Amino acid sequence: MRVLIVEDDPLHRSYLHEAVRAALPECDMVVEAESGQSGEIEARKARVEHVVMDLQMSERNGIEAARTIWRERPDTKILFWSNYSDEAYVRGVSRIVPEGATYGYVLKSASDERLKLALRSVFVESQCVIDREVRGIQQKSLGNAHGLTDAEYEILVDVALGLTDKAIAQRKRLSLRSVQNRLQQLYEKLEVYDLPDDGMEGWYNLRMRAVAVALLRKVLNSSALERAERELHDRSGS
Amino acid sequence: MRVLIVEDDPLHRSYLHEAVRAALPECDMVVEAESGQSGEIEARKARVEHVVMDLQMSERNGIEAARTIWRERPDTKILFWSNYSDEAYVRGVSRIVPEGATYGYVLKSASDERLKLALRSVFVESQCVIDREVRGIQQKSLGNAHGLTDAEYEILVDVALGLTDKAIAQRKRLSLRSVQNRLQQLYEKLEVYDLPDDGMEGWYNLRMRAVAVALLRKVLNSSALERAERELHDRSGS
DNA sequence: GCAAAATATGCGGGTTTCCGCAGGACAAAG
DNA sequence: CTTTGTCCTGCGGAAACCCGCATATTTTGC
Repeated sequence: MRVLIVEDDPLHRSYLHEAVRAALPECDMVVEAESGQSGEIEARKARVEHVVMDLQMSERNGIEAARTIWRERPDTKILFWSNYSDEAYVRGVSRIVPEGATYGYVLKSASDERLKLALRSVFVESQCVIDREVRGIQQKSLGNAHGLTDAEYEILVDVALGLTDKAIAQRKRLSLRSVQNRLQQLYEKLEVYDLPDDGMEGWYNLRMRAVAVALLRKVLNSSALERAERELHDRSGS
Repeated sequence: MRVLIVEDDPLHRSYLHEAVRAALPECDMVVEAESGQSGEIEARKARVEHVVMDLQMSERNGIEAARTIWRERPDTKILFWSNYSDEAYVRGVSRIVPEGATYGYVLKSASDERLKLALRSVFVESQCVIDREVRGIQQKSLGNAHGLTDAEYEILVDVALGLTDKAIAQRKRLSLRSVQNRLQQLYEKLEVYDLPDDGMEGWYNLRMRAVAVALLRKVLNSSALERAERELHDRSGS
């Protein structure tokens, strides 16, 4: 078995190396990469089918790397190992996981034991392992108490990029009014409507406030924004 | 000499502990805290005057912790040890450092050597040590090529929180038009004006786009936003 | 297959942004 | 004292946003 570790922090990388060695005695080769970029290259070169991947690396982040790896070999087993459980990351991951692929999502705050268990489960047993806390986020984001639909999320991202209603309508092949409808749903779900106290009305620019709330609640994060920005420029050129 | 380490990642924490022991043989006591919250308490309890502080911790971030520590003992020497050199962090730090205080700013990507040198310089020699890269950000943000004035930055934050022009005017004791003036300056400095190609005009909602650009350029980040949000709620209650 | 619910579109208007133009306040330089 | 530069302010209008109301179109559930 060959395992690829993609992680930019040297400390965490060597810790992972250790953990892989300890949890997977049948593993006869461990490759390390320190960025998403080089991770993709190493994966291609060494033909690994087991990857431990950090999200949020400075160069090219884990989600993008995972997507290209999966595009080339959809049967690759990937264990995501991340600091946070931002809804933006969780959503980003589940957006790219191919049909039937096996993967895992473990937080860095988890114990050694949990990490090793996850390594064995995902790589040997081909079983999906999602950290309890991450699972919670997933549930909440789907079971729509405050959870956003995919459609709503898309609009949110476009708004956050700074596009006008008209531009969004054009990009998404919708009428202007439909876009504004979706926006209103967003405003409700994000509870953007003013402060409860006082006669503070009209204090918020709803469009901007919605994005601010999404950022504060980690529904959006800057890495998701960066991805969207790149995508926007690519598409506008094509 | 007593040293307090405030860092939420266990791996980094023990690495720091090691580095402190190695670099400062005269240090006879090392205290660890795993959040800004507990960092403040430990600092008070152990009366340390030397702190190594991580920025961006989940609970209460390093900047806030540093501020309260400095408020109680302005002669405390603090070495900030951070992953990134976002302008938002740099600005946040220089905003809170008291007159004449000694501090340092080292990136986690720096070598062992650099870290140890910084520890000795700041804690023993009482000399400020700012990482080269961070220094660069500082320069750029002050020497205003694209750098924002403090006034502009304030407006930017308020806009990013989702306040309307009117609300900002009231908060800042300015007329509506003045706020809009400052906004226009922002738009220019952030180069928000549309894509160069095509007849793409009116594609951007300037107000939103400005914030998006600021986020992408790390002039703003979510931690700065959180701080501002808390502040907003505090002030509105008083 | 049909009713109900969700989603998409058009219209119209009130409000907010965005910004050019023009004038005042105040400080620094000539 | 005048000039120049910077900052604040008011006015007015075009464009964009927010959103209630009414009408298709599609999806869903039974």
